[in-house]
Amino acid sequence: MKQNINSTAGCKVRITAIKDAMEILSGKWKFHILGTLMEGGKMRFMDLIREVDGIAAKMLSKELQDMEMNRLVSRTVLNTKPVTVEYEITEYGKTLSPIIDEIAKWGIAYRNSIYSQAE
Amino acid sequence: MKQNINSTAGCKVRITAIKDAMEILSGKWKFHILGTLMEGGKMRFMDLIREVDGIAAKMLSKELQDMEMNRLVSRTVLNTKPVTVEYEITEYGKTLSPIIDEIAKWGIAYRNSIYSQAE
DNA sequence: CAGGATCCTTTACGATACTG
DNA sequence: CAGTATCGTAAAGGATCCTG
Repeated sequence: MKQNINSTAGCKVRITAIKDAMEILSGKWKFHILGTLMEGGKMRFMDLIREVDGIAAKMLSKELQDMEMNRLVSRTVLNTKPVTVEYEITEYGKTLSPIIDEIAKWGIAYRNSIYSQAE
Repeated sequence: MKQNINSTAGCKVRITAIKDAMEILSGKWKFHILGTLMEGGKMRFMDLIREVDGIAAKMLSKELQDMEMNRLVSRTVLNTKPVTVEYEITEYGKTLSPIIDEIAKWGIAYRNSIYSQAE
């Protein structure tokens, strides 16, 4: 295996880390769902459908599975009448909040910069 | 226009901000290119092709145009022999570094968490 | 060198219908 | 309720060739 890690050492680690993170966080809905779960606490599937606005069941299901695999959210099945499933963000998932905060901050500033320079 | 901003006031702003930001930063290469430009300073098209690893010319071209439109990178054409084009991250583009830093940090921690819990 | 044009594959996403 | 299955569209991404 050729691993020319000579030229840009620490840089490669960074780039790889960014790739890793973005792979986990990519997609149209991840941040949206995470943000909702961070505020809503335990939520059921239908709650999320309602809160996340335009998402379809298929997408929500898939994204939740992704994030469950990555231990960002937890899934709990209660054996009630027609079964109840609760989703909740994990402690680990909460470590994403600095990222989300920064993105939100930047997004807000972006809006402002657009309006302030609208000629 | 119906603007039911009553229930979840500041939340909606946040979600919208995140949407805005992610729309601009989505795609497989944006962060990668930005990260490279932040370290490399002025770079030519070919430099980027080499540094950004697996990217194809078409993708690089498209992503750079996107980011130029959003004023994240600048494009300068020097009238040399076969033309030279220099790309550089703008001051505005540099405001993304907190995001990128957080993502990189998280990505690194993610790797560590995987190895430390590999049973 | 810096890219546009073209063609093609793959993935993401979405609407609808159906099941335990 | 909490999904899965199926189908179809659109966008993303990639390989190759071509041009000023």
